[in-house]
Amino acid sequence: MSESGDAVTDRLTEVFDLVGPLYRRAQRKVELDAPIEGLSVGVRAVLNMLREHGPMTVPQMGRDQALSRQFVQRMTNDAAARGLVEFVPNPAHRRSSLIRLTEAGQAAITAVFDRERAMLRQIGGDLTEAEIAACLRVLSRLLSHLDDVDVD
Amino acid sequence: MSESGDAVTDRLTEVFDLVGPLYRRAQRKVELDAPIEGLSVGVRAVLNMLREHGPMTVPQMGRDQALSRQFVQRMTNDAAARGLVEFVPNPAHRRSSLIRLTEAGQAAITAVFDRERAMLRQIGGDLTEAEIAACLRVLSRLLSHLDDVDVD
DNA sequence: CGGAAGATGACACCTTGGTTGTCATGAGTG
DNA sequence: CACTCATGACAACCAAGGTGTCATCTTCCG
Repeated sequence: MSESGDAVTDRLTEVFDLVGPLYRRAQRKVELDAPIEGLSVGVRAVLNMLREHGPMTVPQMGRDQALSRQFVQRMTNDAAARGLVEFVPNPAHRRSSLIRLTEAGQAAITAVFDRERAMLRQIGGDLTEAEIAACLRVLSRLLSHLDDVDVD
Repeated sequence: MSESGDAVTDRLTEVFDLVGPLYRRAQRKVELDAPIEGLSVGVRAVLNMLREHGPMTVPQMGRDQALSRQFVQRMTNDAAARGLVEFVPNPAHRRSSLIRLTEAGQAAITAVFDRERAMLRQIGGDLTEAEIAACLRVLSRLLSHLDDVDVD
């Protein structure tokens, strides 16, 4: 499979090169819409993690998103200061409390999420589920193999 | 296709959410290796564009990578100061010269590229060309639909 | 041909995503 | 009990990337 391996490698570099522009444009899009709720990109990321995983601790979130613990901490504190999340006692660790969405936080992230979802629905158009599944598989693979580069 | 449309949308948000971590980890990886050649992420991006598209102008590169003209300009000047690129007269615009890789620039970006390629080859493993093609299609689609958010 | 509108480059400033380092405290463990 | 490790707070720092302004050069249209 050395030839097909090379072809695959070539295509993979293309994928790689698409991620940068995509990330920047997406971020710009997010922060273009976000002012409505007043969420920074970082806060949005925290709220979104809590939305899908339920309450979790700061270090957990950092690992999950490949972000430094300290950065997540700041964003979390920021979100807490705005009343979007609250600290609830963690049965497993007294010191490290669980972070949970408040009503306001839930509302804010839901609004953002729905807006983004509407946009994606338009884009989705003629893409098939199979294609997207393949895409997910490829990206996950890339991600997991870059994991060894860890932070904090 | 309203149900499948929704499912597609759901999966698309997953794709969306993978891009962030991927970008960060990739960037960390790049700047972990880059010191060898002394390239910043921005300079690397410029050299890479020149490597695949051949000589081009600064504004062209900015549009291509969804980066502001000014940022690309700075990176280009930086690269020129290090002797990695040179300005050649542009037949089409007297003022806006074409940027071209020098020998040194060619060597540097090739070294980086080969190193990254070797890494991707390992990762590629059991991914099929079809999967990667699908992935490319999905990402391109996302990218092109975010294009309306322009900069500068 | 002439002048207005647009594209390019230079320069300076700024925002902010994200990391690193240090320290104190609390938690798990031999 | 002592030791190590994880967490949180605080501060400093870095770099990616954008914005704003101005002068010069193109282009295009009357």
